Amino acid sequence: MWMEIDLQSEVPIYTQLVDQLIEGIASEQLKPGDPLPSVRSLAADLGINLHTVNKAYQILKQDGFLQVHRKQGVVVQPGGMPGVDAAFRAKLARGLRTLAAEAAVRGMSEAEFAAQSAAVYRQLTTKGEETK
Amino acid sequence: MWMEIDLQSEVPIYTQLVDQLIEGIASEQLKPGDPLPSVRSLAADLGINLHTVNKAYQILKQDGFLQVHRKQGVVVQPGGMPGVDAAFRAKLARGLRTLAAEAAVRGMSEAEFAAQSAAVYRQLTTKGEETK
DNA sequence: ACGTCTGTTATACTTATAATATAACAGATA
DNA sequence: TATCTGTTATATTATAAGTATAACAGACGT
Repeated sequence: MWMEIDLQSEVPIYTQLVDQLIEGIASEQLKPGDPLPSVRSLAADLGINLHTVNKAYQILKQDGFLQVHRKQGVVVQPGGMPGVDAAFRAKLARGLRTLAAEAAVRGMSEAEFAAQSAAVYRQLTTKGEETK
Repeated sequence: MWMEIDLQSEVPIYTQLVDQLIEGIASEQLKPGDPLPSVRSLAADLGINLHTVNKAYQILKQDGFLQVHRKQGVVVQPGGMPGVDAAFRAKLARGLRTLAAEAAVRGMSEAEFAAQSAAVYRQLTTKGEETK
């Protein structure tokens, strides 16, 4: 598997899994309908517990990014990803506010901050492409 | 005091304090040299423990946003705020990546994401102004 | 000098979360 | 029948968050 976990990080393992899977979908390394490794095999690959993987899958399933077929295991949501709802707008605004505040205090301009945001977005969504 | 704490939130109280104080500096509600309430009085005002406030102050002192004079208590850093160093760039990139990934998956465009970033920054830095 | 405020440190306790360790169950597959 | 899947349950350990007291040294005003 292409995932990497930092056991020394202060951010919980299941959160790292959730973030990396969402980034995988954003970069189209994971496409709608793609199968994901079973909770047991992924846990074994990463050297962590089954339940830690399961917790990440549950969160992504709850948010509508994954589906479970009881047949071929877990699959990336095939029928359209969830859109930009009020809950996400609030989550986004809260996260951006914290980052923007420290950026402003440290002397980073609004233009720089917006440019950095765009740069990160672009780098993320063009990760799986080789030819230009 | 103008601070508000959500005891039901999943984000730690001391983190809420750190974030709000940085936002206060960014919005110029807190200016360099301004005195901050003592750990005991602020804890009493918010109905929380002395050590929780102290932990927030320690973090901000460590990062160079606050100063302690052993005289008039804690004060907003008077001699210039810390700039944009490598550590902050890494922290910013990591935070933006998580937000940008989910935004992209949910169908928000790069332009929208950048615009939202700029909007949050602007709203934050123009909070203490009334006349235009 | 005295009392009071300041930040700071130390200790102990409770609570909640993260993570692990087993175990078992029901459905699907070969 | 085996073996895989997700799911659920229970128990345990480890760590972080928050609280509760207590004490100390420096600075201040009286």
